[in-house]
Amino acid sequence: MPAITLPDQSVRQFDGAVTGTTVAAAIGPGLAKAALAMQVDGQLRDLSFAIEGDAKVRFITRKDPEALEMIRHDAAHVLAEAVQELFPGTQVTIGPSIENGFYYDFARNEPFTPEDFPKIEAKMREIIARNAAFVREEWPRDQAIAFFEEKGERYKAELIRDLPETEVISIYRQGEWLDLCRGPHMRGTGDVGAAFKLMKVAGAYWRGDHRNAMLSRIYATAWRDQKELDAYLLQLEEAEKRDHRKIGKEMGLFHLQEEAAGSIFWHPKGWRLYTTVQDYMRRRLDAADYQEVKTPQLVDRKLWEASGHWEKYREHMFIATVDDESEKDRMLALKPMNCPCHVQIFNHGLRSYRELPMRMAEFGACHRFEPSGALHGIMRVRAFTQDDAHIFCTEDQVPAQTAEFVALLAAVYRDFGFNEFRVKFSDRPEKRAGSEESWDKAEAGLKEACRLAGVEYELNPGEGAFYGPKLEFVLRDAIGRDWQCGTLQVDYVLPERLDAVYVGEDGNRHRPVMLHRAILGSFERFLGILIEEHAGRFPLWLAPVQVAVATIVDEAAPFAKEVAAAFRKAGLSVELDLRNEKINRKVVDHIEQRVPVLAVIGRREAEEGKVVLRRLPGREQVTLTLAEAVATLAAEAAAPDLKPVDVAVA
RNA sequence: GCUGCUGUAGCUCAGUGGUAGAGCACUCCCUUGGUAAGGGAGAGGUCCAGGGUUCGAGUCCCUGCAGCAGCACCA
Repeated sequence: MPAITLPDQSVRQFDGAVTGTTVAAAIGPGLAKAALAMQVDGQLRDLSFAIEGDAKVRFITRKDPEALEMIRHDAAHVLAEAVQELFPGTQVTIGPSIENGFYYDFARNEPFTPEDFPKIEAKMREIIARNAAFVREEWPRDQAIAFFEEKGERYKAELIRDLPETEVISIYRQGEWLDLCRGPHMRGTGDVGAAFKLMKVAGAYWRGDHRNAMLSRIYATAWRDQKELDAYLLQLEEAEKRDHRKIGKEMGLFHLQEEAAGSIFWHPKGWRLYTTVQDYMRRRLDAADYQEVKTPQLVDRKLWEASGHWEKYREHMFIATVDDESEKDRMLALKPMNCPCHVQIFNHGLRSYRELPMRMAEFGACHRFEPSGALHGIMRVRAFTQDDAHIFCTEDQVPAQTAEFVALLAAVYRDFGFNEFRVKFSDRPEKRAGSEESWDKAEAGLKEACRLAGVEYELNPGEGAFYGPKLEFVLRDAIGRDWQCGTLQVDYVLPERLDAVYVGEDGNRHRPVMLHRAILGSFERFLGILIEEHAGRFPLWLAPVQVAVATIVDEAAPFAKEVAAAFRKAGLSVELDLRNEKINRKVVDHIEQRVPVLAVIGRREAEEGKVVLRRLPGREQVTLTLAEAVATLAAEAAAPDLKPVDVAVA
């Protein structure tokens, strides 16, 4: 006699076991029609699931968040059926729903191409129109394995074999077709609807392991209705316009070319942006009691052997030799990290506990040989500069130093317009240096530090640095990709390997702990994200060209030059536009170039010594004297850390 | 690195095995104008590189390099 409690706390009694379909029908015809699935005591179930005893039941309709995931999962099954119908001999593997859609990995000798999409989509619509019911069956394990093997579905058989013995093997049928699946599913293929679209093909390793075969993956998106789909596609288009590679080209910020794959040619405007950010960071670090240093680019192999990089990291290092007989045995490496060099400075002379925590900062240019497929614009490159620093401190100082660092990072991110970021906690990786005890200590210390700093993080198991666990501060780009920017790593290993010591209060020698930390991560990556975040329309203090001074007539040129010079003297970045073009044209061009302020000088302004300021891409304008214009813009262009603090006026 | 796609003027891109194209940008000329593209002329090419097929290759084939998407990698 199950008593079913509904979300509104009403209770319904039934005789014997009932399915969701029955319960929904008992509640009303509207719900019977709308219900796609249900949640029984918090577990998502098919409507056909038999409820044996008392339970809390909530029905899932198309409006519920769970529905979107089910639409996508069901669409994946439909895709798989369509592909197997069209391309016999293709093996199915897995097809989960993901953010914004789903994918399905197929094993097929010939990979799919986008030209196959219309055909596959048409077949999918056919299957959806058939509206075959999803029917769940439970099979004995051996029978399931034998069935799929007999069908030549090696991958499915392998999946079942690897399921734990206790796991129920469930099969979902949709008409003639069936698939191994945990479920649950909606009522039938018709519930998928029409708002889906195949997006791209890609290779993907079986089980995500590069030693395995490469499968052919089809990515697709699916939504509740056409309106949602259209909105998503529009959003993708908009995101593409923010791509830093595109904007970098349009604004003339930088370029890349194959003779220096993975290294950036910064053009004047891009470099202006870079140095603005660097100057800001330098002031921030100075204020936070860091000391800036500069260490060598090329360092002898001996140091990398001592630090452990030669053993753990060599494949990613650029090695340099000299074509000279007397130097033939010398092997140098371009530094992939700054830490060993910073320890050399720490070790130069005997340190006292009084000097700790010592914060050693460097805008360190590093080179890493990244796999060719990993390179991405300026976000993943082979030559980059970190806003790196190492905090040498005692074990006791770790929590406070961590808290201080997180506060500094958050303040910096805020100044750049990032109010939200994610934090990941990465613990010991397989390939690591140092004892288990030191890892235990480092991980516990970092967790404690997070608790103290009030940092909420997600666990990221096995992804730590080889010398210590790390916090990763993650920002998202325009296309929705996540990038690690800031980081904080606790390291007991390197001080040990490179024999860093300080003299403690007790007069004995002690081992310092090193905190590796970066706020931006690399300038290159951070600038890429910054470009995408602002779509190239930077706040005034960051804009590479802050003001364009444009003339209406040639006669205005002498005064326009004066105006430009006055702006420049006030520290603004100015472009003087004296071209033989109409003002209309100049307005358009500077909007395209994403210049934030246009100063227009016509005959009238030249005579009166005034300036018309227009905020691009807006249309409003104000007329100011030159002195007012300079004062206004100079104040507004001050970096956030240099702006006078607002004082409440009585 | 792996799978697939792409590589033509500074940029965005057409181009059917038979004389290398357009728009924008650039240079010059006309025009001196009042806030979202004024008009005309000109110049500009290692069709990514190397090999092959062919009477003939930007076009077809192979190899390499680079870029793009995804996967793997990411101290």
